[in-house]
Amino acid sequence: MIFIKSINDGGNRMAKNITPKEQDYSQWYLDVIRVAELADYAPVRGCMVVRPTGYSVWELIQKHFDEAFKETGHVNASFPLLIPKSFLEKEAEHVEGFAPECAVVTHAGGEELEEPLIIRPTSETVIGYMYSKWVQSWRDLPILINQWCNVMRWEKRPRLFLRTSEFLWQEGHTAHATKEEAVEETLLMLEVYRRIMADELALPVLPGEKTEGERFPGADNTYTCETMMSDKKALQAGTSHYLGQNFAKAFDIKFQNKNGEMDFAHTTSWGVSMRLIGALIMTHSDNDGLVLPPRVAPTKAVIIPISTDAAKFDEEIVPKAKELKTILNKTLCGRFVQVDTQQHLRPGDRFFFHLQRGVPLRLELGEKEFAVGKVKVVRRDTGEKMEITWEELEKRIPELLEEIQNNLFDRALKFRKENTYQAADMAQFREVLESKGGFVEVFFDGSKEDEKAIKEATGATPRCYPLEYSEERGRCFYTGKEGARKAIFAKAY
RNA sequence: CGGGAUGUAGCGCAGCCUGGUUAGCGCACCUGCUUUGGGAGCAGGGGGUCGUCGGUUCGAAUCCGACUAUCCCGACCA
Repeated sequence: MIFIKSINDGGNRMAKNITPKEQDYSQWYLDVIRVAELADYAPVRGCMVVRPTGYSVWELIQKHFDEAFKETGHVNASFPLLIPKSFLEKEAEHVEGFAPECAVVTHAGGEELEEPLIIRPTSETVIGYMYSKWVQSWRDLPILINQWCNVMRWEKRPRLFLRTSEFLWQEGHTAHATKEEAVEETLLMLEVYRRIMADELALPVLPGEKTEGERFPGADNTYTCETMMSDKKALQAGTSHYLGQNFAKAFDIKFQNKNGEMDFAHTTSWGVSMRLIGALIMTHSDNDGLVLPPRVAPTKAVIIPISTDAAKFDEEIVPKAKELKTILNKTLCGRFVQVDTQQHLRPGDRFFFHLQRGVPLRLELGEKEFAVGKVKVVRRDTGEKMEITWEELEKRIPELLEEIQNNLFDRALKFRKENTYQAADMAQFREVLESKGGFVEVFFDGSKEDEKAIKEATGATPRCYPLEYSEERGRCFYTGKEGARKAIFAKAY
């Protein structure tokens, strides 16, 4: 008789508290969030509670972006949660875009308010109002401000991390003297996003320009970082907008230029949100639970002391584990290594516990290893096991974390490439989408109405005109017009 | 907001059709013992106003209505 090991788990049993991806992707996503204790539902529809583990991931994400914002000359500030309703109405497209999803405060202090207040869905308007007070001369520009805050958009169909009514994000708002400078800022921040997502979150994103139909309400141009989830659907991971003079005109942000003439400022805004946590989950995780890239993992390695002998456990193995933890934490510059001393749980229970929570490395320190001065190290991403001496740990652990980080990125990039196809006309386009899914590269020169028609016919939307193809031109797959730019279409979250 | 489904212990479910003692099961949890290298075994135990409100009835988890929440498919979005 031949025993065949399960194909996808190296012979190990699969988690029984998680629905396999292949069976029900949405349920799998929710199961991962539940078992990894990232978030929970709040009593108010569409709102979520971010649990400590999820929030720790968010803090690391924040840290990476915040540093990059500061490196590029931005400073943080805080603007109010409540915005006068009239502010939102000053920019025609903006109000049209956001009005349907705004929550409005009508009563306060036991009385009806004279003017209803909007709970910010985004802060272009209040910030524009403030900028108009702060800007008189070209010398006052540029203004480069970011804020980390919560916003509220009353969503019809909420989904944890991806689309909740309240979410945490970051919104950068800048004002510049010239269009060139503002466009440069828009693209600079897009590149910052791409870099952080790639280097820190191991998300291979496709930076590009949004089509007219996908543009931010009130923007002249919107840029995006699009990324592919492991179900081949696209997720917009971050956006950067060139707002032209639209908000400057609506809020009277004007200044005297070098020639003594009055001019309106050019503004930008850019944001990434907690949705990135959803992106991390759907890009890297597997049927056993969460998989986190080391650079955004609150716990990068866990040391598991093992012994059947309680005295030995307490007196020899745990102290050694704590010693290794201290050394490694020093090496990793943070509190990234933990010791799991739950002796009442058997080793297997503890392995599984950390496996499900996405800890990148597991270090087993049992009597066997203790005797020879080694630990057994197991990678979360590949399941690979190795033995490392205590002396080598300080060097090898950071290396391994780096390898895992790179492997996750490479794996995701490979997946995206393998699931990206080309189509020359509508027939091919449909055929590819229906038989394969994923991203479809096409030349596209259609209108907003064409985008809508394509969506109705196929469910796919234009994700962006990737910057890397900005020079390429061809025949539009939909209208047949020549000179169309290369775009990516996909079904999206 | 349209279409569909579901709310019974932390999680997953049975019971409902055909109302009737103290509402069950698996996992998780607590105590004890035995265990311990990819989800342990035995024994004992705790935990539920059966989503909410109202109706029908002598009696409702069960029948009826409204509301609410969650999930799936659409339209909308970071």
